[in-house]
Amino acid sequence: MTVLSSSDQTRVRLLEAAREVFSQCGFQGATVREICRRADANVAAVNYHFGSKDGLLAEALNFSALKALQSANIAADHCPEMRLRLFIKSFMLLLLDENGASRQCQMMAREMADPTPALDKIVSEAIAPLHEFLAKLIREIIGAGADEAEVRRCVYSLIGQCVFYRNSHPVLQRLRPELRYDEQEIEAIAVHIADFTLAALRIKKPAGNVSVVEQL
Amino acid sequence: MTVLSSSDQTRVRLLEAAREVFSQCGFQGATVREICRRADANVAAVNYHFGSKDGLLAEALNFSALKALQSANIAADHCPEMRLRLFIKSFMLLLLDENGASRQCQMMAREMADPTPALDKIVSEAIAPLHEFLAKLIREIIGAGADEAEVRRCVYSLIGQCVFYRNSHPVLQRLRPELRYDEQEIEAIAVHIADFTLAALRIKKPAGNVSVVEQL
DNA sequence: CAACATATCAAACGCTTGTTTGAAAGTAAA
DNA sequence: TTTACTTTCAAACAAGCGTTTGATATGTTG
Repeated sequence: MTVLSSSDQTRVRLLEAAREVFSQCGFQGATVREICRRADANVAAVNYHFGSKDGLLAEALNFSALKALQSANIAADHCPEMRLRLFIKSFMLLLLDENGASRQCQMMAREMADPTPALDKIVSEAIAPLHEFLAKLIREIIGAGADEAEVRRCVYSLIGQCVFYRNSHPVLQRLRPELRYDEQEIEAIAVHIADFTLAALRIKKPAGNVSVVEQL
Repeated sequence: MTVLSSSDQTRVRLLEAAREVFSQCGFQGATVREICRRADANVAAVNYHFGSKDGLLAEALNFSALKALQSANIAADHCPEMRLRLFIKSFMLLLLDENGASRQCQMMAREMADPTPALDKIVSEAIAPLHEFLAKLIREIIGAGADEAEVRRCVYSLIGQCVFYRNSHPVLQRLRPELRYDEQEIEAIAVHIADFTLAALRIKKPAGNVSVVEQL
């Protein structure tokens, strides 16, 4: 068992607080003072431990949850359609879980709209692999002969549907104040996106015909 | 012919510059000084003419283009499916046109991610009507008996696909540096989203069966 | 213990932000 | 021209930002 030194304790508290504030307010909106307040640390602590606000963001970013999701999905012994369903379900849980054990995806979703100094790292280390993973999965569904641009746009259609619920949360909250992202709601959303996407992908298959079995 | 007084000239220059900067940088990122610089006006001009930065945003917002799009669509003498195609095409033009005669939609797209004091107005005057318009159109396509929650999620799927290209532009630019939103690209995107969405909607029809004719 | 490196802290720094001020310039009617 | 009102402007203001500083604790090592 490794023991945390006093400085390490402050570090992890800062990182945790940073993920909280960054995911809620975005990089611009978040202030070093607010992060330090939640971490019960002095204002100077951020620059002492991470050099700068940028450095804190870079270290706060962590794509392990997203990568684990993909690894588990590849390892799963299911047909491509079912693997797409599983991906969407777990991806939406990462994006919408309000208890937020994993705020990393929410931070990423924020970065997408407002570029920050860390966007390059996010794109190359997390988003690009994610897109490739989905492109491969979609290609398994619609057939290997599919046009590259078409596959890419299908990936965009899928991701667009998913991140919409996170990016437009302030809007949706105003449209339907009773909205809560509990487990049932997230499940229902995931099922809808999966049904919607699979139906759209089905007619992209080269043959273009739909078996009755697949529709059930 | 109405003549603009000197003060009116400054007003319109400020509004134009504000739409430019707000749509590019967001409300938080935009600075009064930058807006005034582009409008060739003094820093104090914003507060003199609009009271505050918030007031400038409120007056800069203008939903006429979005409303005109919906009116024209309702008036068009086409089947629901074709009207959906037309909507997507013109909506994507509003969202992606880089020459940006109409930056209003781009401003709205920005507000969705980062709530500002003006979001309530945007939601009630522009977004809510847009969602209702789309819900009605989708109901015409999949049949009146459709579940309300299901229709709503279809609307989200459609809008999510559309705004993705705008909200994630910084990311897509890094993934594919050669990307340009010229007229051909926008047309191709619109066709994809329409095909994708109509295919997904088709299996939501009560009967659940797909005629061969519709697939062509 | 003494000596050293590490970590914390209150305070301040330099800068940018939105906003205000009071004087100057412009405009229009009497 | 005089008067009254509107619009512009340079300058400053107060507040918030990320960051730095130098002193003070804290912990570790010889």
